[in-house]
Amino acid sequence: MVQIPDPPAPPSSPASRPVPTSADVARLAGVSRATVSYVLNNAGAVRISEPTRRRVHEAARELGYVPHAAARSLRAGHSRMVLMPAPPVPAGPLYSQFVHDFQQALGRLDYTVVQYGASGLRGDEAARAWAELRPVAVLVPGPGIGPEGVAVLKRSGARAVVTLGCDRVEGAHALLLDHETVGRAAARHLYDRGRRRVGVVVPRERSLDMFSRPRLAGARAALDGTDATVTELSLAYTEESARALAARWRELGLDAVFAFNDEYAVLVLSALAERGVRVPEDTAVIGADDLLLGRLVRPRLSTVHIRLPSGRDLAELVDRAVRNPGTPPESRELLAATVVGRESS
Amino acid sequence: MVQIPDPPAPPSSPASRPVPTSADVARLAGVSRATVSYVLNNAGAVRISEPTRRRVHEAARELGYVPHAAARSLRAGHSRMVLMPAPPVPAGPLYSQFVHDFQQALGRLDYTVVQYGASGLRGDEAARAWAELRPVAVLVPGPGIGPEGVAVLKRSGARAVVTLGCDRVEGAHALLLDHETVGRAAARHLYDRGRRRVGVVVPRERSLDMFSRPRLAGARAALDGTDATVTELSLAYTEESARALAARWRELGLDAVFAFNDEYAVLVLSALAERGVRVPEDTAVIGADDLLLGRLVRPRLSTVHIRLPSGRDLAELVDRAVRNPGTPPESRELLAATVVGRESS
DNA sequence: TTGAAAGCGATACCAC
DNA sequence: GTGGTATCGCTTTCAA
Repeated sequence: MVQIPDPPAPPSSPASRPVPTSADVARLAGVSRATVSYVLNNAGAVRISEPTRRRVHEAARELGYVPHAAARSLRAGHSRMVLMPAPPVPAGPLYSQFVHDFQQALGRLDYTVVQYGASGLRGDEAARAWAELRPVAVLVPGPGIGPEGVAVLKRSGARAVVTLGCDRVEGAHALLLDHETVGRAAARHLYDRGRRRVGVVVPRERSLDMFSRPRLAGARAALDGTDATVTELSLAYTEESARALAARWRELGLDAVFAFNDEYAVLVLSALAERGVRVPEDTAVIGADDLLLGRLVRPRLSTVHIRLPSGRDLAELVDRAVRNPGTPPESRELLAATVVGRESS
Repeated sequence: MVQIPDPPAPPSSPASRPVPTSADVARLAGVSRATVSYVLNNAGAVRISEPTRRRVHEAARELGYVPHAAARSLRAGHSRMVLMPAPPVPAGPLYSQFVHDFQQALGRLDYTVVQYGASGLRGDEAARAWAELRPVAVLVPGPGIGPEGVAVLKRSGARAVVTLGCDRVEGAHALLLDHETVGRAAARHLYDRGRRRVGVVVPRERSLDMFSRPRLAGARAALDGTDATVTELSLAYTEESARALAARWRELGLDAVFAFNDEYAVLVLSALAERGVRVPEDTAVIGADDLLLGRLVRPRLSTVHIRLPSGRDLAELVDRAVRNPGTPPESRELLAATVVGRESS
């Protein structure tokens, strides 16, 4: 091997040695790159003598060699990466828990879950950005993708695309979170308890629209054609906003409120209590998501319980789809939305 | 276009065409791969005739061509990926918000944040797994890495390693979350209000030990050498567990409790109220993290406010470190822990 | 048991 | 303007 004088080093990297490659390991161990690969990957098909193995391992350790995942999967032609685009809004407790479970479960199946924070792009642009990573499967939260996006992903090798949102997308497996059902269940519950002037809290945070709009629509739908009215109430997740809302409570003349979720509901509850509005006597309150929080406040909060998929179930669905890419996409209804009536309604 | 009879398809991929590459685009457009690359990357140095450009773009669109990120960064020798190993525990509200901000901010600086769910590995194994991805920077939450891990990452090209946790790690930038300070602040506050028999709630969830232990230790340290006592109270995040704790409250004989964080504090508050223990008269309660939640319950919850780094600040730190890898690691104290006294203490 | 070499996909230098 | 082609790091077939 001839020593070629280095070109004048670029000033950007002052003294940093280049990252060691398998060739470096081979050189140091006095073997070929092929042997290095065999040893480090415990290739069963090939027998390598014990002394050689040791020399290779030692050389690798000494250089701090770490294989290059991109090169590896480029050569292999596939990876076991499951991509999850990060949602455009900070994760809530339900979602955090779900992602965590999902990661654990897929990890046990030997996949690697990657949450990819490529915000700023949207629609097909985003799908292309995800496809560049050549994931074996993609789990898309919310309405972040359309049929063309799914097609792009599949054409670039994704063996399963799963959407976790309100509506079915052509070509993708769907976990349907039917938020309208949540709104409908809440509204019907309030109606059954004799309430007729129902407020629906809609978060001012626009990033929650994808959840809040369907919930509002569901409530509207449930009460349409009855003698009850629905009033949309815009609310930011701050005490000031809640106080402002409570201040005009009497003039609103509502006898019930469905508050998007338990966190907003507790916020409302607190502001109403401050103004002396009695719950549930003057106004019934119901939230959604059945967070522990709702059981801790007084009066205990009525809520709509949502049964999310267990991370394990979903991991198995993904695994099945990956092993068997021919099968037509499944759709699963995931919102068995059931009302949990407690003290506040 | 000639129809070539497929070779006996491997049963794994029934009808799926291979993923299109730039070579396919070149073939279809009747140009070379080099030209394709120039056109699609808008290479400024080279002029390509307008008709050629169009042909290339059209071919790419028709094939649904998406460049292969791994191949690209293999060739380029670097990427702009910032790796964040996912924490071993479902993210709390504070952390979710922080990650979200951090992602947005780094996105604006043209980095890509990737949360990597490689649970199961630990210590140097984990560091090696991260290094395989050749990230340009790594942000490690918690005590997930040691000095050797940092060295491994740097040797494989990471230009910045930042730890977000309790203690400084050799070679890495550190954002120090000194949880002992939180415990100390809480305990001192209770002491100043005349409390002498202090309980400290420690979550039974072992994955929170990395936060809860230092908080407990801080409380112990603050009251050490005074006439006050500290009692460790194990508590799971469930109503039953809280009720069980409340049931033996009298016999515990405590006059104050520091409850790890606001969520646990509210849980305790609720259970105590149920047993008729008056707060703050019989027992003072203080939480931590200053979640909105604490302002919504009655009595309003005293808490320890923690000032986390803004995502933007941290993004800038990372960017600076990446552009200028020579500079010695900075350490920043991030816990300006200040007590917010409200009604519960 | 080990080595030489082909190639995975994209890019950039150097000719034409 | 455009086309060859070497190269990034790794795996794997084939030959020795």
